[in-house]
Amino acid sequence: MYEKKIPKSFDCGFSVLMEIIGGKWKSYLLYLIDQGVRRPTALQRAIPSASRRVLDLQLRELESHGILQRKIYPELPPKVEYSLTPFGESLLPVIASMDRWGEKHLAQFEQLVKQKPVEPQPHGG
Amino acid sequence: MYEKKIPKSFDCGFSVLMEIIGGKWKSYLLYLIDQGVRRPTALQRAIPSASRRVLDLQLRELESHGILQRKIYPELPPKVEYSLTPFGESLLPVIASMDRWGEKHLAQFEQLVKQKPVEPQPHGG
DNA sequence: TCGGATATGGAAAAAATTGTCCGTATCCGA
DNA sequence: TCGGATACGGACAATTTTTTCCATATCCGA
Repeated sequence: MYEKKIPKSFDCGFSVLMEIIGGKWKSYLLYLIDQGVRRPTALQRAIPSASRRVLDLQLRELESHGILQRKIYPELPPKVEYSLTPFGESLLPVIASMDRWGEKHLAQFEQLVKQKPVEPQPHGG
Repeated sequence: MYEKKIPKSFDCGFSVLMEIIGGKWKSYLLYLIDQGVRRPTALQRAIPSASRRVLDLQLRELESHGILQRKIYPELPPKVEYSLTPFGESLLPVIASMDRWGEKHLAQFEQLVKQKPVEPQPHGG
């Protein structure tokens, strides 16, 4: 893994949450796992635009953060299933509320982004 | 500014929210502005560990996303004040709920992170 | 033996974000 | 004129995140 040069400090709750779900695909992974898509390959097929590597890395991070549990079945070919821990499940309402806000304001946001970004104000008349 | 090579798509509400508050200091800036710290220099003094440059950039992004309003006073030396738009204010409850979750689970998270990350499972009989 | 399924890792490139350093401009006071 | 306050921008470096590419291992079936 990549080793950070600047240590992280979690001085507020927000930074803790962002450390946990900040990765590009993490919230989507949690959503899919909650929907029953549990195996790495299935998750990769469900998110084809993400690289296999990052999905693995982010799943492992979620595991190391106590959000997911990883269960290995001693079969061949190997079988692995991820599931949400109770800690992970406590996260779902927060993610849902984030998602709801975004859904609700999506149209407004897209409109704003489409516009010319800045209309200059008169400056020091 | 840096020009993105891969265009972003906002396929879910979550990604919209993350586009808006994903920057390293954005939520903190919103918090401080809501608390009445409105001027760029004051915000920089309030977040000494962030560089002046990034704070400016993120304030401008928040403005271009319709979250903040920037008001220029035609004085010298120049005076600028940021304030939350109604759109920005609608964001506060979401950020607060994110922060609450983090506060609530901070201790548990720190414990998990302190531990050795992985205890290997037996693998294939 | 070869290619498919499974799961995963290392190394390095690419992309994105954040930080550093220097420069602009204006007025005030020493 | 010089340094301070204000606010801001460009160019580039440093850091972090994500992607790409190549590799391992095992069993099954052709």
